Amino acid sequence: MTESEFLAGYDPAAYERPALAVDLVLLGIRAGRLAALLLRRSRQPQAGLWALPGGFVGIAETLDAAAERVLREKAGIGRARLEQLYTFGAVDRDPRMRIVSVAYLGLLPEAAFAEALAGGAGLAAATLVVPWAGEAGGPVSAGTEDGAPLPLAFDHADILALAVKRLRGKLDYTDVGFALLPEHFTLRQLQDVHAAIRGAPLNKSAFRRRMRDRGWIAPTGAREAGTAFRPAELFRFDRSGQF
Amino acid sequence: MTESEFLAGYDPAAYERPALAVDLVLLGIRAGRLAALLLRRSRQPQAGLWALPGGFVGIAETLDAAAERVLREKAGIGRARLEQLYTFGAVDRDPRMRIVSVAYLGLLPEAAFAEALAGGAGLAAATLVVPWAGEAGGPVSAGTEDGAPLPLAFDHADILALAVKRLRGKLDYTDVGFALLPEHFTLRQLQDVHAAIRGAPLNKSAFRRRMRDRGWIAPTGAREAGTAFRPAELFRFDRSGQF
DNA sequence: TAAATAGTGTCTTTTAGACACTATCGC
DNA sequence: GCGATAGTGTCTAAAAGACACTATTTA
Repeated sequence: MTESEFLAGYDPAAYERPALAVDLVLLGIRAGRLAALLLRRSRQPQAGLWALPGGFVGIAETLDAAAERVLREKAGIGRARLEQLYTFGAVDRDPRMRIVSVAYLGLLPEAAFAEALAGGAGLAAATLVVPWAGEAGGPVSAGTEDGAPLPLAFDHADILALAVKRLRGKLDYTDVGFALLPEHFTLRQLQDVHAAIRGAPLNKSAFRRRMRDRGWIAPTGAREAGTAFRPAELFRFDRSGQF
Repeated sequence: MTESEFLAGYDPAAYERPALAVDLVLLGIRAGRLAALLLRRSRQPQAGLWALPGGFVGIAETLDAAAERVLREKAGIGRARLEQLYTFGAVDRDPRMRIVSVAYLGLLPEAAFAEALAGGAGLAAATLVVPWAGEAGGPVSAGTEDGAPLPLAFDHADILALAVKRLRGKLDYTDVGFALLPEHFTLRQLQDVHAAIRGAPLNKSAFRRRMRDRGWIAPTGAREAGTAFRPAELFRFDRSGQF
Protein backbone atom coordinates (compact mmCIF):
# COMPACT_ATOMS: atom_id res chain seq x y z
CA MET A 1 0.00 0.00 0.00
CA THR A 2 1.48 3.29 -1.05
CA GLU A 3 1.46 6.45 1.00
CA SER A 4 -1.17 8.09 -1.17
CA GLU A 5 -3.45 5.08 -0.93
CA PHE A 6 -3.10 5.06 2.82
CA LEU A 7 -4.10 8.67 2.98
CA ALA A 8 -6.90 8.27 0.51
CA GLY A 9 -8.20 5.36 2.52
CA TYR A 10 -8.12 6.90 5.95
CA ASP A 11 -8.25 10.60 5.36
CA PRO A 12 -10.21 10.91 2.18
CA ALA A 13 -11.36 14.37 3.11
CA ALA A 14 -7.87 15.45 2.10
CA TYR A 15 -8.68 14.57 -1.49
CA GLU A 16 -11.19 16.27 -3.69
CA ARG A 17 -14.15 14.04 -4.48
CA PRO A 18 -16.27 13.94 -7.61
CA ALA A 19 -19.87 14.99 -7.15
CA LEU A 20 -22.30 12.10 -7.40
CA ALA A 21 -25.64 12.35 -9.16
CA VAL A 22 -28.41 10.16 -10.53
CA ASP A 23 -30.08 10.61 -13.93
CA LEU A 24 -33.36 8.96 -14.87
CA VAL A 25 -34.30 7.55 -18.24
CA LEU A 26 -38.08 7.34 -17.96
CA LEU A 27 -39.51 5.30 -20.79
CA GLY A 28 -43.04 4.61 -21.83
CA ILE A 29 -45.14 3.81 -24.85
CA ARG A 30 -46.79 6.71 -26.63
CA ALA A 31 -48.86 6.29 -29.78
CA GLY A 32 -47.36 2.86 -30.26
CA ARG A 33 -43.77 4.06 -30.08
CA LEU A 34 -41.14 4.09 -27.39
CA ALA A 35 -40.80 7.52 -25.79
CA ALA A 36 -38.73 9.15 -23.05
CA LEU A 37 -39.52 11.96 -20.61
CA LEU A 38 -37.15 14.94 -20.93
CA LEU A 39 -36.76 18.39 -19.36
CA ARG A 40 -35.79 21.45 -21.37
CA ARG A 41 -32.83 23.20 -19.78
CA SER A 42 -33.64 26.82 -19.08
CA ARG A 43 -30.18 27.84 -17.86
CA GLN A 44 -26.60 27.66 -18.87
CA PRO A 45 -24.79 25.50 -19.58
CA GLN A 46 -26.55 23.82 -22.48
CA ALA A 47 -29.63 26.03 -22.15
CA GLY A 48 -32.36 25.03 -24.57
CA LEU A 49 -31.12 21.47 -24.87
CA TRP A 50 -33.07 18.54 -23.51
CA ALA A 51 -31.92 16.66 -20.44
CA LEU A 52 -32.84 13.67 -18.34
CA PRO A 53 -34.31 14.42 -14.92
CA GLY A 54 -31.51 14.15 -12.38
CA GLY A 55 -30.18 15.29 -9.04
CA PHE A 56 -27.35 14.89 -6.59
CA VAL A 57 -27.05 11.97 -4.19
CA GLY A 58 -27.33 12.92 -0.52
CA ILE A 59 -24.60 11.93 1.90
CA ALA A 60 -26.94 9.63 3.82
CA GLU A 61 -29.02 8.53 0.87
CA THR A 62 -28.90 5.28 -1.04
CA LEU A 63 -28.52 5.47 -4.82
CA ASP A 64 -31.92 3.87 -5.24
CA ALA A 65 -33.42 6.33 -2.77
CA ALA A 66 -31.91 9.25 -4.66
CA ALA A 67 -33.41 7.93 -7.89
CA GLU A 68 -36.82 7.61 -6.24
CA ARG A 69 -36.56 11.11 -4.85
CA VAL A 70 -35.71 12.56 -8.26
CA LEU A 71 -38.63 10.62 -9.69
CA ARG A 72 -40.95 12.33 -7.21
CA GLU A 73 -39.42 15.79 -7.07
CA LYS A 74 -38.26 16.38 -10.63
CA ALA A 75 -40.68 14.24 -12.57
CA GLY A 76 -43.66 14.39 -10.28
CA ILE A 77 -44.16 10.64 -10.51
CA GLY A 78 -45.09 8.70 -7.43
CA ARG A 79 -43.94 5.24 -8.36
CA ALA A 80 -42.22 3.50 -11.23
CA ARG A 81 -40.18 0.41 -11.77
CA LEU A 82 -36.63 1.73 -11.41
CA GLU A 83 -33.49 -0.21 -12.14
CA GLN A 84 -29.87 0.86 -12.11
CA LEU A 85 -28.45 1.09 -15.61
CA TYR A 86 -24.83 2.20 -15.71
CA THR A 87 -22.55 4.79 -14.15
CA PHE A 88 -21.16 7.51 -16.39
CA GLY A 89 -17.86 8.91 -15.29
CA ALA A 90 -16.18 10.82 -18.12
CA VAL A 91 -14.15 13.64 -16.60
CA ASP A 92 -15.60 16.40 -18.78
CA ARG A 93 -19.17 15.18 -19.12
CA ASP A 94 -20.40 18.26 -17.25
CA PRO A 95 -18.58 21.55 -17.91
CA ARG A 96 -19.34 22.96 -14.45
CA MET A 97 -17.47 20.38 -12.43
CA ARG A 98 -16.67 16.74 -12.13
CA ILE A 99 -19.95 14.88 -11.81
CA VAL A 100 -20.21 11.12 -11.87
CA SER A 101 -23.75 10.06 -12.63
CA VAL A 102 -25.50 6.79 -11.88
CA ALA A 103 -28.13 6.34 -14.58
CA TYR A 104 -31.42 4.63 -13.80
CA LEU A 105 -33.95 3.14 -16.15
CA GLY A 106 -37.58 3.73 -15.24
CA LEU A 107 -40.51 2.07 -16.97
CA LEU A 108 -43.94 3.68 -16.97
CA PRO A 109 -47.29 2.27 -18.07
CA GLU A 110 -48.97 4.35 -20.76
CA ALA A 111 -51.34 6.05 -18.31
CA ALA A 112 -48.58 6.99 -15.89
CA PHE A 113 -46.52 8.34 -18.78
CA ALA A 114 -49.37 10.54 -19.97
CA GLU A 115 -50.05 11.67 -16.42
CA ALA A 116 -46.43 12.70 -15.96
CA LEU A 117 -46.60 14.75 -19.17
CA ALA A 118 -49.74 16.51 -18.02
CA GLY A 119 -48.30 17.21 -14.58
CA GLY A 120 -46.66 20.48 -13.70
CA ALA A 121 -43.09 19.24 -13.84
CA GLY A 122 -42.52 20.61 -17.34
CA LEU A 123 -41.70 17.25 -18.84
CA ALA A 124 -41.89 16.67 -22.58
CA ALA A 125 -42.11 13.40 -24.46
CA ALA A 126 -39.38 12.54 -26.90
CA THR A 127 -40.26 9.85 -29.38
CA LEU A 128 -37.39 7.46 -29.83
CA VAL A 129 -36.50 6.21 -33.26
CA VAL A 130 -35.24 2.70 -32.74
CA PRO A 131 -34.22 1.03 -35.98
CA TRP A 132 -33.94 -2.71 -36.03
CA ALA A 133 -30.25 -3.37 -36.57
CA GLY A 134 -29.78 -6.82 -35.14
CA GLU A 135 -29.79 -7.71 -31.50
CA ALA A 136 -27.09 -5.16 -30.77
CA GLY A 137 -29.39 -2.30 -31.68
CA GLY A 138 -28.65 0.60 -33.93
CA PRO A 139 -28.34 4.28 -33.09
CA VAL A 140 -31.19 5.82 -31.12
CA SER A 141 -32.36 9.35 -31.79
CA ALA A 142 -34.87 11.46 -29.91
CA GLY A 143 -37.42 13.66 -31.64
CA THR A 144 -40.84 15.22 -31.37
CA GLU A 145 -43.89 13.33 -32.48
CA ASP A 146 -43.65 14.81 -35.97
CA GLY A 147 -40.01 13.94 -36.40
CA ALA A 148 -38.12 17.13 -35.47
CA PRO A 149 -34.95 16.14 -33.65
CA LEU A 150 -34.57 17.06 -29.97
CA PRO A 151 -30.93 17.85 -29.20
CA LEU A 152 -29.82 16.31 -25.92
CA ALA A 153 -27.63 17.93 -23.28
CA PHE A 154 -24.34 16.59 -21.91
CA ASP A 155 -23.87 12.86 -22.56
CA HIS A 156 -27.57 12.17 -22.21
CA ALA A 157 -27.84 10.79 -25.73
CA ASP A 158 -25.41 8.06 -24.72
CA ILE A 159 -27.42 7.32 -21.60
CA LEU A 160 -30.65 7.13 -23.58
CA ALA A 161 -29.10 4.82 -26.15
CA LEU A 162 -27.82 2.50 -23.47
CA ALA A 163 -31.23 2.45 -21.79
CA VAL A 164 -32.92 1.34 -24.99
CA LYS A 165 -30.24 -1.25 -25.57
CA ARG A 166 -30.71 -2.64 -22.08
CA LEU A 167 -34.47 -2.68 -22.47
CA ARG A 168 -34.13 -4.61 -25.70
CA GLY A 169 -31.72 -7.06 -24.22
CA LYS A 170 -34.02 -7.83 -21.31
CA LEU A 171 -37.19 -7.99 -23.37
CA ASP A 172 -37.06 -11.69 -24.16
CA TYR A 173 -36.19 -13.11 -20.81
CA THR A 174 -37.61 -10.75 -18.19
CA ASP A 175 -40.89 -9.06 -17.46
CA VAL A 176 -39.92 -5.57 -18.68
CA GLY A 177 -42.62 -5.66 -21.34
CA PHE A 178 -45.33 -5.85 -18.69
CA ALA A 179 -43.95 -2.82 -16.84
CA LEU A 180 -45.02 -0.63 -19.77
CA LEU A 181 -48.63 -1.85 -19.69
CA PRO A 182 -51.57 -1.39 -17.35
CA GLU A 183 -52.37 -4.24 -15.01
CA HIS A 184 -54.91 -5.67 -17.43
CA PHE A 185 -54.00 -5.75 -21.09
CA THR A 186 -54.76 -7.53 -24.32
CA LEU A 187 -52.25 -9.73 -26.08
CA ARG A 188 -52.30 -7.31 -28.96
CA GLN A 189 -51.18 -4.50 -26.64
CA LEU A 190 -48.43 -6.71 -25.28
CA GLN A 191 -47.30 -7.56 -28.78
CA ASP A 192 -47.31 -3.88 -29.77
CA VAL A 193 -45.08 -3.06 -26.80
CA HIS A 194 -42.63 -5.76 -27.79
CA ALA A 195 -42.65 -4.58 -31.38
CA ALA A 196 -42.01 -0.98 -30.31
CA ILE A 197 -39.05 -1.99 -28.19
CA ARG A 198 -37.58 -4.28 -30.84
CA GLY A 199 -38.22 -1.81 -33.61
CA ALA A 200 -39.48 -4.70 -35.74
CA PRO A 201 -42.81 -6.50 -36.12
CA LEU A 202 -43.54 -9.87 -34.53
CA ASN A 203 -45.41 -12.92 -35.68
CA LYS A 204 -48.80 -13.02 -33.99
CA SER A 205 -49.26 -16.71 -33.52
CA ALA A 206 -45.69 -17.36 -32.42
CA PHE A 207 -45.81 -14.47 -30.00
CA ARG A 208 -48.98 -15.62 -28.32
CA ARG A 209 -47.72 -19.18 -28.15
CA ARG A 210 -44.49 -18.05 -26.51
CA MET A 211 -46.25 -15.91 -23.90
CA ARG A 212 -48.58 -18.78 -23.09
CA ASP A 213 -45.84 -21.40 -22.95
CA ARG A 214 -43.75 -19.31 -20.60
CA GLY A 215 -46.63 -19.00 -18.20
CA TRP A 216 -46.22 -15.24 -18.06
CA ILE A 217 -49.82 -14.37 -18.72
CA ALA A 218 -52.98 -15.30 -16.87
CA PRO A 219 -56.50 -14.73 -18.21
CA THR A 220 -58.64 -12.37 -16.18
CA GLY A 221 -61.91 -13.57 -17.65
CA ALA A 222 -62.77 -10.00 -18.59
CA ARG A 223 -62.78 -8.49 -22.06
CA GLU A 224 -61.95 -5.16 -23.62
CA ALA A 225 -64.79 -2.65 -23.79
CA GLY A 226 -65.64 0.13 -26.20
CA THR A 227 -64.18 -1.37 -29.35
CA ALA A 228 -66.02 -1.16 -32.64
CA PHE A 229 -65.30 -4.82 -33.27
CA ARG A 230 -64.71 -8.06 -31.44
CA PRO A 231 -63.28 -7.23 -28.02
CA ALA A 232 -60.09 -9.00 -27.00
CA GLU A 233 -59.61 -10.95 -23.83
CA LEU A 234 -57.80 -9.17 -21.01
CA PHE A 235 -54.77 -10.79 -19.39
CA ARG A 236 -52.58 -9.95 -16.46
CA PHE A 237 -48.93 -10.64 -15.80
CA ASP A 238 -48.46 -13.92 -13.96
CA ARG A 239 -45.46 -13.40 -11.75
CA SER A 240 -45.43 -17.04 -10.68
CA GLY A 241 -44.51 -18.24 -14.15
CA GLN A 242 -41.22 -16.39 -14.32
CA PHE A 243 -38.92 -19.38 -14.26
CA MET B 1 -36.68 23.65 -8.60
CA THR B 2 -36.44 23.95 -4.84
CA GLU B 3 -33.94 26.08 -3.01
CA SER B 4 -31.91 23.11 -1.86
CA GLU B 5 -31.71 21.70 -5.37
CA PHE B 6 -30.53 25.02 -6.68
CA LEU B 7 -27.79 25.14 -4.11
CA ALA B 8 -26.86 21.53 -4.61
CA GLY B 9 -26.62 22.16 -8.33
CA TYR B 10 -24.52 25.28 -8.27
CA ASP B 11 -22.67 25.15 -5.02
CA PRO B 12 -22.24 21.47 -4.41
CA ALA B 13 -19.15 22.12 -2.30
CA ALA B 14 -21.61 23.21 0.35
CA TYR B 15 -22.85 19.64 0.62
CA GLU B 16 -20.92 16.66 1.84
CA ARG B 17 -20.18 14.22 -0.93
CA PRO B 18 -19.88 10.44 -0.73
CA ALA B 19 -16.43 9.05 -1.44
CA LEU B 20 -16.24 7.24 -4.76
CA ALA B 21 -14.30 4.03 -5.25
CA VAL B 22 -13.92 1.15 -7.70
CA ASP B 23 -13.79 -2.53 -6.76
CA LEU B 24 -12.56 -5.23 -9.11
CA VAL B 25 -13.95 -8.74 -9.46
CA LEU B 26 -11.10 -10.51 -11.23
CA LEU B 27 -12.23 -13.88 -12.50
CA GLY B 28 -10.35 -16.71 -14.10
CA ILE B 29 -10.41 -20.45 -14.49
CA ARG B 30 -8.36 -22.51 -12.05
CA ALA B 31 -8.32 -26.28 -12.08
CA GLY B 32 -11.43 -26.28 -14.23
CA ARG B 33 -13.42 -24.10 -11.86
CA LEU B 34 -14.29 -20.45 -11.77
CA ALA B 35 -12.10 -18.52 -9.32
CA ALA B 36 -11.70 -14.94 -8.12
CA LEU B 37 -8.67 -12.99 -6.94
CA LEU B 38 -9.01 -11.66 -3.38
CA LEU B 39 -6.88 -9.78 -0.88
CA ARG B 40 -6.80 -10.62 2.81
CA ARG B 41 -7.46 -7.52 4.91
CA SER B 42 -4.67 -6.95 7.40
CA ARG B 43 -6.24 -3.98 9.20
CA GLN B 44 -9.45 -2.95 10.81
CA PRO B 45 -12.21 -2.85 9.95
CA GLN B 46 -12.93 -6.41 8.91
CA ALA B 47 -9.34 -7.50 9.42
CA GLY B 48 -8.80 -11.11 8.37
CA LEU B 49 -11.70 -11.10 5.95
CA TRP B 50 -11.23 -11.29 2.21
CA ALA B 51 -11.84 -8.31 -0.02
CA LEU B 52 -11.88 -7.37 -3.67
CA PRO B 53 -9.00 -5.17 -4.85
CA GLY B 54 -10.22 -1.59 -4.90
CA GLY B 55 -9.31 2.05 -4.61
CA PHE B 56 -10.65 5.57 -4.71
CA VAL B 57 -11.45 7.42 -7.91
CA GLY B 58 -9.28 10.47 -8.56
CA ILE B 59 -10.88 13.84 -9.18
CA ALA B 60 -9.58 13.97 -12.75
CA GLU B 61 -9.77 10.28 -13.42
CA THR B 62 -12.33 8.36 -15.45
CA LEU B 63 -14.01 5.39 -13.75
CA ASP B 64 -12.47 3.06 -16.31
CA ALA B 65 -9.06 4.64 -15.71
CA ALA B 66 -9.42 4.16 -11.97
CA ALA B 67 -10.28 0.51 -12.52
CA GLU B 68 -7.22 0.06 -14.73
CA ARG B 69 -5.02 1.77 -12.19
CA VAL B 70 -6.28 -0.50 -9.40
CA LEU B 71 -5.68 -3.48 -11.66
CA ARG B 72 -2.02 -2.42 -12.02
CA GLU B 73 -1.32 -1.09 -8.55
CA LYS B 74 -3.32 -3.42 -6.33
CA ALA B 75 -3.39 -6.58 -8.38
CA GLY B 76 -0.13 -6.19 -10.28
CA ILE B 77 -1.83 -7.09 -13.54
CA GLY B 78 -0.89 -5.19 -16.67
CA ARG B 79 -3.94 -5.76 -18.77
CA ALA B 80 -7.31 -7.48 -18.55
CA ARG B 81 -10.69 -7.21 -20.14
CA LEU B 82 -12.52 -4.87 -17.76
CA GLU B 83 -16.19 -4.03 -17.89
CA GLN B 84 -18.32 -1.98 -15.56
CA LEU B 85 -20.68 -4.15 -13.55
CA TYR B 86 -22.86 -2.22 -11.12
CA THR B 87 -22.58 0.59 -8.60
CA PHE B 88 -23.09 -0.26 -4.94
CA GLY B 89 -24.40 2.57 -2.83
CA ALA B 90 -25.79 1.28 0.47
CA VAL B 91 -25.22 3.94 3.09
CA ASP B 92 -23.56 1.65 5.63
CA ARG B 93 -21.65 -0.62 3.31
CA ASP B 94 -18.36 0.62 4.75
CA PRO B 95 -18.27 1.40 8.48
CA ARG B 96 -15.58 4.07 8.14
CA MET B 97 -17.53 6.48 5.97
CA ARG B 98 -19.94 6.73 3.09
CA ILE B 99 -18.30 5.07 0.10
CA VAL B 100 -20.09 4.45 -3.15
CA SER B 101 -18.30 1.84 -5.19
CA VAL B 102 -18.41 1.18 -8.90
CA ALA B 103 -17.75 -2.54 -9.35
CA TYR B 104 -15.86 -3.81 -12.38
CA LEU B 105 -15.68 -7.29 -13.80
CA GLY B 106 -12.27 -8.35 -15.08
CA LEU B 107 -11.63 -11.56 -17.00
CA LEU B 108 -8.22 -13.19 -16.99
CA PRO B 109 -6.88 -16.05 -19.11
CA GLU B 110 -5.61 -18.97 -17.04
CA ALA B 111 -1.96 -17.97 -17.44
CA ALA B 112 -2.58 -14.37 -16.41
CA PHE B 113 -4.56 -15.56 -13.42
CA ALA B 114 -1.74 -17.82 -12.26
CA GLU B 115 0.79 -15.06 -12.86
CA ALA B 116 -1.22 -12.64 -10.73
CA LEU B 117 -1.31 -15.21 -7.91
CA ALA B 118 2.44 -15.71 -8.08
CA GLY B 119 3.09 -11.95 -8.15
CA GLY B 120 3.93 -9.99 -5.05
CA ALA B 121 0.55 -8.35 -4.64
CA GLY B 122 -0.56 -10.86 -2.01
CA LEU B 123 -3.54 -12.06 -3.99
CA ALA B 124 -5.19 -15.37 -3.19
CA ALA B 125 -7.50 -17.44 -5.35
CA ALA B 126 -11.00 -18.15 -4.12
CA THR B 127 -12.73 -21.01 -5.84
CA LEU B 128 -16.33 -20.13 -6.55
CA VAL B 129 -19.04 -22.68 -6.03
CA VAL B 130 -21.60 -21.98 -8.68
CA PRO B 131 -24.53 -24.37 -8.53
CA TRP B 132 -26.75 -24.68 -11.55
CA ALA B 133 -30.07 -23.23 -10.46
CA GLY B 134 -31.64 -22.19 -13.71
CA GLU B 135 -30.62 -19.24 -15.80
CA ALA B 136 -31.01 -16.90 -12.84
CA GLY B 137 -28.16 -18.57 -11.01
CA GLY B 138 -28.10 -19.75 -7.46
CA PRO B 139 -26.08 -18.47 -4.53
CA VAL B 140 -22.34 -18.13 -5.04
CA SER B 141 -19.89 -18.91 -2.27
CA ALA B 142 -16.14 -18.42 -2.17
CA GLY B 143 -13.79 -20.98 -0.69
CA THR B 144 -10.29 -22.38 -0.80
CA GLU B 145 -9.41 -25.14 -3.21
CA ASP B 146 -10.24 -27.78 -0.60
CA GLY B 147 -13.58 -26.31 0.26
CA ALA B 148 -12.96 -24.20 3.35
CA PRO B 149 -15.15 -21.09 3.11
CA LEU B 150 -13.48 -17.70 2.71
CA PRO B 151 -15.48 -15.03 4.53
CA LEU B 152 -15.79 -11.86 2.48
CA ALA B 153 -15.53 -8.31 3.76
CA PHE B 154 -18.15 -5.56 3.44
CA ASP B 155 -20.73 -6.26 0.72
CA HIS B 156 -18.18 -8.02 -1.46
CA ALA B 157 -20.10 -11.29 -1.46
CA ASP B 158 -22.96 -9.45 -3.18
CA ILE B 159 -20.58 -7.97 -5.71
CA LEU B 160 -19.06 -11.36 -6.44
CA ALA B 161 -22.46 -12.96 -6.84
CA LEU B 162 -23.56 -10.28 -9.27
CA ALA B 163 -20.35 -10.67 -11.26
CA VAL B 164 -20.94 -14.38 -11.73
CA LYS B 165 -24.56 -13.76 -12.64
CA ARG B 166 -23.52 -11.21 -15.25
CA LEU B 167 -20.86 -13.52 -16.63
CA ARG B 168 -23.42 -16.28 -16.97
CA GLY B 169 -25.92 -14.04 -18.63
CA LYS B 170 -23.44 -12.89 -21.23
CA LEU B 171 -21.96 -16.31 -21.88
CA ASP B 172 -24.30 -17.33 -24.66
CA TYR B 173 -24.35 -14.21 -26.74
CA THR B 174 -21.00 -12.51 -26.25
CA ASP B 175 -17.35 -13.46 -26.38
CA VAL B 176 -16.75 -13.56 -22.61
CA GLY B 177 -15.84 -17.24 -22.77
CA PHE B 178 -12.83 -16.48 -24.95
CA ALA B 179 -11.55 -13.84 -22.52
CA LEU B 180 -10.77 -16.61 -20.04
CA LEU B 181 -8.69 -18.61 -22.51
CA PRO B 182 -5.28 -18.17 -24.12
CA GLU B 183 -5.20 -16.97 -27.69
CA HIS B 184 -5.03 -20.51 -29.02
CA PHE B 185 -7.25 -23.10 -27.40
CA THR B 186 -8.92 -26.43 -28.02
CA LEU B 187 -12.65 -26.81 -28.26
CA ARG B 188 -12.52 -28.97 -25.17
CA GLN B 189 -10.95 -26.10 -23.22
CA LEU B 190 -13.63 -23.75 -24.50
CA GLN B 191 -16.33 -26.17 -23.50
CA ASP B 192 -14.81 -26.60 -20.04
CA VAL B 193 -14.84 -22.83 -19.56
CA HIS B 194 -18.50 -22.65 -20.53
CA ALA B 195 -19.32 -25.55 -18.23
CA ALA B 196 -17.46 -23.91 -15.33
CA ILE B 197 -19.37 -20.67 -15.78
CA ARG B 198 -22.73 -22.37 -16.18
CA GLY B 199 -22.08 -24.75 -13.35
CA ALA B 200 -23.52 -27.53 -15.50
CA PRO B 201 -22.12 -29.83 -18.21
CA LEU B 202 -22.68 -29.25 -21.91
CA ASN B 203 -23.36 -31.56 -24.80
CA LYS B 204 -20.18 -31.95 -26.81
CA SER B 205 -21.57 -32.25 -30.28
CA ALA B 206 -24.13 -29.50 -29.85
CA PHE B 207 -21.55 -27.20 -28.32
CA ARG B 208 -19.08 -27.62 -31.16
CA ARG B 209 -21.82 -27.20 -33.72
CA ARG B 210 -22.98 -23.98 -32.11
CA MET B 211 -19.50 -22.47 -31.94
CA ARG B 212 -18.91 -23.38 -35.56
CA ASP B 213 -22.27 -22.07 -36.76
CA ARG B 214 -21.79 -18.75 -35.04
CA GLY B 215 -18.48 -18.25 -36.80
CA TRP B 216 -16.79 -17.50 -33.49
CA ILE B 217 -13.90 -19.88 -33.91
CA ALA B 218 -11.27 -20.14 -36.59
CA PRO B 219 -8.89 -23.07 -36.99
CA THR B 220 -5.22 -22.26 -36.59
CA GLY B 221 -4.01 -25.39 -38.33
CA ALA B 222 -1.87 -26.22 -35.31
CA ARG B 223 -2.47 -28.95 -32.75
CA GLU B 224 -1.99 -29.42 -29.06
CA ALA B 225 1.39 -30.81 -27.95
CA GLY B 226 2.48 -32.93 -25.04
CA THR B 227 -0.67 -34.98 -24.61
CA ALA B 228 -0.58 -38.68 -23.89
CA PHE B 229 -3.26 -39.25 -26.50
CA ARG B 230 -4.66 -37.81 -29.67
CA PRO B 231 -3.90 -34.07 -29.68
CA ALA B 232 -6.78 -31.71 -30.35
CA GLU B 233 -6.87 -29.01 -32.98
CA LEU B 234 -6.13 -25.48 -31.80
CA PHE B 235 -8.58 -22.70 -32.58
CA ARG B 236 -8.60 -18.97 -32.07
CA PHE B 237 -11.45 -16.54 -31.46
CA ASP B 238 -12.75 -15.11 -34.73
CA ARG B 239 -13.84 -11.59 -33.91
CA SER B 240 -15.32 -11.10 -37.37
CA GLY B 241 -18.07 -13.64 -36.75
CA GLN B 242 -19.63 -11.80 -33.84
CA PHE B 243 -22.83 -10.72 -35.51
C1' DT C 1 -3.11 -53.07 -30.06
C1' DA C 2 -4.88 -50.87 -25.96
C1' DA C 3 -6.09 -46.58 -23.82
C1' DA C 4 -7.76 -42.29 -24.12
C1' DT C 5 -9.59 -38.49 -26.06
C1' DA C 6 -10.82 -35.99 -30.68
C1' DG C 7 -14.25 -35.37 -33.65
C1' DT C 8 -18.70 -36.71 -36.46
C1' DG C 9 -23.51 -38.42 -37.80
C1' DT C 10 -28.05 -38.75 -36.89
C1' DC C 11 -32.35 -39.04 -34.42
C1' DT C 12 -35.47 -36.56 -31.55
C1' DT C 13 -37.33 -32.54 -29.22
C1' DT C 14 -38.11 -27.79 -28.84
C1' DT C 15 -38.83 -23.28 -30.50
C1' DA C 16 -39.88 -19.93 -33.79
C1' DG C 17 -41.58 -18.01 -38.30
C1' DA C 18 -45.06 -18.04 -42.08
C1' DC C 19 -49.51 -17.94 -43.24
C1' DA C 20 -54.00 -19.28 -43.87
C1' DC C 21 -57.92 -20.31 -41.48
C1' DT C 22 -62.00 -19.92 -38.20
C1' DA C 23 -64.47 -17.17 -34.44
C1' DT C 24 -66.82 -13.31 -32.62
C1' DC C 25 -67.98 -8.79 -31.82
C1' DG C 26 -70.43 -4.04 -33.06
C1' DC C 27 -73.05 -2.03 -36.38
C1' DG D 1 -74.55 -9.98 -43.30
C1' DC D 2 -70.28 -6.75 -43.39
C1' DG D 3 -66.18 -5.06 -41.60
C1' DA D 4 -62.67 -5.58 -38.62
C1' DT D 5 -60.00 -7.67 -35.42
C1' DA D 6 -59.51 -11.87 -32.09
C1' DG D 7 -57.70 -16.09 -31.83
C1' DT D 8 -56.19 -20.96 -33.72
C1' DG D 9 -54.06 -24.82 -36.59
C1' DT D 10 -50.54 -26.45 -39.17
C1' DC D 11 -46.54 -26.66 -42.05
C1' DT D 12 -41.75 -25.65 -42.20
C1' DA D 13 -37.22 -24.20 -40.70
C1' DA D 14 -33.76 -23.66 -37.34
C1' DA D 15 -31.54 -24.82 -33.18
C1' DA D 16 -30.41 -27.76 -29.33
C1' DG D 17 -30.03 -32.18 -26.65
C1' DA D 18 -29.02 -37.23 -26.60
C1' DC D 19 -26.10 -40.60 -27.78
C1' DA D 20 -23.67 -43.74 -30.38
C1' DC D 21 -20.28 -44.03 -33.61
C1' DT D 22 -15.65 -43.45 -36.08
C1' DA D 23 -10.82 -41.35 -36.10
C1' DT D 24 -6.34 -40.47 -34.46
C1' DT D 25 -2.69 -40.16 -31.52
C1' DT D 26 0.76 -41.95 -27.77
C1' DA D 27 2.65 -45.56 -25.29
